[in-house]
Amino acid sequence: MTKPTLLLIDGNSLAYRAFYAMYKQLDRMVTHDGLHTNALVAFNNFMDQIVDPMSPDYAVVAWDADSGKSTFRGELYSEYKSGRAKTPTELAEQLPYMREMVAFHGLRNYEQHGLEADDIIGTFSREGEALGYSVTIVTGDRDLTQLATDNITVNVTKKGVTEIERFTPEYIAEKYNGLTPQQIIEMKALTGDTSDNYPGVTKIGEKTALKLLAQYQDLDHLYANIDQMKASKMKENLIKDRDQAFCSRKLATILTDADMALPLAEFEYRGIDFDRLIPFYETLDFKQQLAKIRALKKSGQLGSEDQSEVEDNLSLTILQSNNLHAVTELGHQVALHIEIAGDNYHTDDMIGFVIGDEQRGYFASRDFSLLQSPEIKAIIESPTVEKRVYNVKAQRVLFKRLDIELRNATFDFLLAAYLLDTTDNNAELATLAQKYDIYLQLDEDIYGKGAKFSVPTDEGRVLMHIAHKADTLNQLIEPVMVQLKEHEQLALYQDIELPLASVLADMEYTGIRVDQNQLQEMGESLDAQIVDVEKAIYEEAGEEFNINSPKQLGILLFEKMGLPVIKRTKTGYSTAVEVLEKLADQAPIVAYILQYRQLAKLKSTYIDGLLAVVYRQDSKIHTRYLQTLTQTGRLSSVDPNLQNIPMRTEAGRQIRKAFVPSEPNWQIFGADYSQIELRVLAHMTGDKNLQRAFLNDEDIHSETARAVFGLNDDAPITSLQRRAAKAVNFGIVYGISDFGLSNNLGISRAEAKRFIDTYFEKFPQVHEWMENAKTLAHEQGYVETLAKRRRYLPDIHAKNFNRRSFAERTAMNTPIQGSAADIIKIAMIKMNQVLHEHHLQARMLLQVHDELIFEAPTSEIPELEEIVPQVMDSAVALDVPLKVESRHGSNWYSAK
DNA sequence: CCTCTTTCC
DNA sequence: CGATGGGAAAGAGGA
Repeated sequence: MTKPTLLLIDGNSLAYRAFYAMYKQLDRMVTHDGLHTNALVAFNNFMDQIVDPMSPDYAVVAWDADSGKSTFRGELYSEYKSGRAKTPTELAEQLPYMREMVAFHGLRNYEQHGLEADDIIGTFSREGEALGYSVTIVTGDRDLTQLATDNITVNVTKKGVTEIERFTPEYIAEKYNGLTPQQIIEMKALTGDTSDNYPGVTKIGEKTALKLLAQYQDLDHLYANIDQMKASKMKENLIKDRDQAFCSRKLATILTDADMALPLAEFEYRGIDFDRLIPFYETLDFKQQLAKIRALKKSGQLGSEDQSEVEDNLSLTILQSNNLHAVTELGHQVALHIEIAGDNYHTDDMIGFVIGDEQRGYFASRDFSLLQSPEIKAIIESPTVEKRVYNVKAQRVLFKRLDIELRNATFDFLLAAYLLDTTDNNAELATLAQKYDIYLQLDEDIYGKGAKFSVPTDEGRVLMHIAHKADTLNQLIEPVMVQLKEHEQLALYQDIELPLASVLADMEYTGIRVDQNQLQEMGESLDAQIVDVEKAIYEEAGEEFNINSPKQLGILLFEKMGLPVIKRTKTGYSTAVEVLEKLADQAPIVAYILQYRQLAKLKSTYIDGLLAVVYRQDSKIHTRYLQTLTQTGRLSSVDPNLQNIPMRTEAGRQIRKAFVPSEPNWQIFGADYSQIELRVLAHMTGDKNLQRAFLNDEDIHSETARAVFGLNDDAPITSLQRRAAKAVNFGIVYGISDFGLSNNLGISRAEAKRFIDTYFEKFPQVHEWMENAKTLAHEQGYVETLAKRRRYLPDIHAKNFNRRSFAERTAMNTPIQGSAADIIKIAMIKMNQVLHEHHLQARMLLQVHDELIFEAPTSEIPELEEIVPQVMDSAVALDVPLKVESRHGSNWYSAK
């Protein structure tokens, strides 16, 4: 029979710890009513992680009844705890809620006039020990370690409130040179306590005190034998401060025999009271906690008495996996999900799958051979049964891996959520579903994360988890579709993003072949060059150092070599290219460093990086396009990023030679939009001058140069003027500032401002549109693209100039960049259809924002040169033409 | 995990 | 007064 357990918590001390543990978040953690919650959140974590799992038999949270003044210590020593800073108001306002929290977690609060929390704990701990309990004390104050015995453990919080140091008598002896818990008091008497403001003995700190106590055990023996102590400054101090020491000892002694108003028996631990805790969490805006509770309830992990409190008490029907017939009974709308172990659906293991609907239940299994049964396969491949999924692109690839084609997926919660609000993108289902008041457990709660990821041995738990996911999808479709309709985004969703997801899945699954030998050879050549440059750098530097470390490099260049500091970063000197280029003529090492940087980048990111992700079975790279990440509607590409393969420098561009067709006698074919963003700008602004330039197929940078520099139609344009005009055009698209442009062109701000003013004079509707974009963002809180893609800009209202300015530039740039993204997405969907209709073998492989890359039989190249630009420039009808250029060759290098 | 740097459109 | 161009991914170093 185990001993009953008693938990004693030092409320005041933990409240302080909690407050300062989350002090940085103070301003962010405020409820809708303006109550700070940082300490409450930390305190609740403590309850969650320490108290609830411990589930003691008795528990008390002790609080100071009033300041130390009214206790015996205040009477004994008038300065006791004086000079202590007042409790910050932000903490004080949280204390009453903390007591409620304690109560709702099933613990009793206790305070008593004339006693500090320490004394309450001291007395109860002895009382508990006498009753044969196993006592656990939790505090942030080391003084309480004096209470430790074989039956009383004192836990002192380390950093935060959930990490703890356990003080047992053995641990104290080990840590403090053989000290007993009782001697902690003697130590405090000698050293004093600055926070409680009592003195101890002059010049005696922990080390000296430990030495003295090892010799004399306590104050009484010390002073009894002080005459034999050989003369020293310390001895003088001990004699001088004798009264102080004894007084401090009384102050440091925690009462263990105070008269308590209530006996321990009154403090039975009652467990969490969900009826009161849930509304309490609601008033505190504890969304995560509420989500957790609901998830636990749903998965039936709380006791049955708790279950009744669940408003949406859901019991999922899990169909037996040996009953395939049940699947055929499912309706014409089913939720479908394959669960995988990780992010990379091309390579990661599949954990289980589920298919089902709300009426008939969910068929979940870990046996993937069942998916090959005609019953299930027919549903997935059916063009009439509607499938509801989370991340249709991933699901489509997963089914492809199983040789099954996912058809007619009409609802993708991930895509829909992204269109509704780009800011909470790419989150997992559980997180996104919370917005709709649907709560399920995070994957992390089931599988753990990082190195600890593992599939639970309890198969039922896994199947229940994935069944909940499917059920969530069935519940979400209605409210989500309503919102899309309200946003007028049904067309964007149904005609662009949803079909695009399948196109992307096919591109990713097809992959692009890379010539590994070629990469290998380039790598060896790079290595040789790197070694040479390294040598040159060390020679110039006169020492060896880590060139890859901006910190070490900065010290060398700007301290040891004394080069002028051009720019600083938050943490030190900037060594970025633009800085090094300005320094290049001052020391030969600088040029070497620039060269080293380029070579090192090519080697690590592009040679080693790409080789590491070549899929062994087919010698191809299968990137993943993130369709729900960017704030503008562009795609991004990961594992690896195939949207930043070098192009600008010849050495880097060589990398593209390793991207080759996957079939003999095929070629790489590429097509890109020419100046799509400026054309979109001309269309959206309606600016007649800008539109005319494109309608006449003029060189846009030259036209801008004419406008900005006031040149005649036939006047010659210098390359410098054209370069400046190009920078202006870029600046316009990005939301220009005279500062940015002056930096970019190395001209004065005044001059840059003249360029911009002149530009806006010549293209007045561009100016008008820019101003209007900012106004719109201000009034409605968001901006839109041509296809009604939406981006919210909360910072447009910011008081902070920087944040507001960013939001304003974003308001101007997002409609342009985002509309260009809309256009190429539409083109990609049409492209897939057209390639199919023309019975071409050509395959679309990559998208790089304004460019599409294909592989095709050489014989199809002439037809592609016709079809591809035609499909791309007719993707949408703008007031200006879209222009497409194409190239082809035996690899990506020669197709550009 | 964050900072710095480089790569792309 | 003074901040000051849009959107991304990845590797290396260092806390």
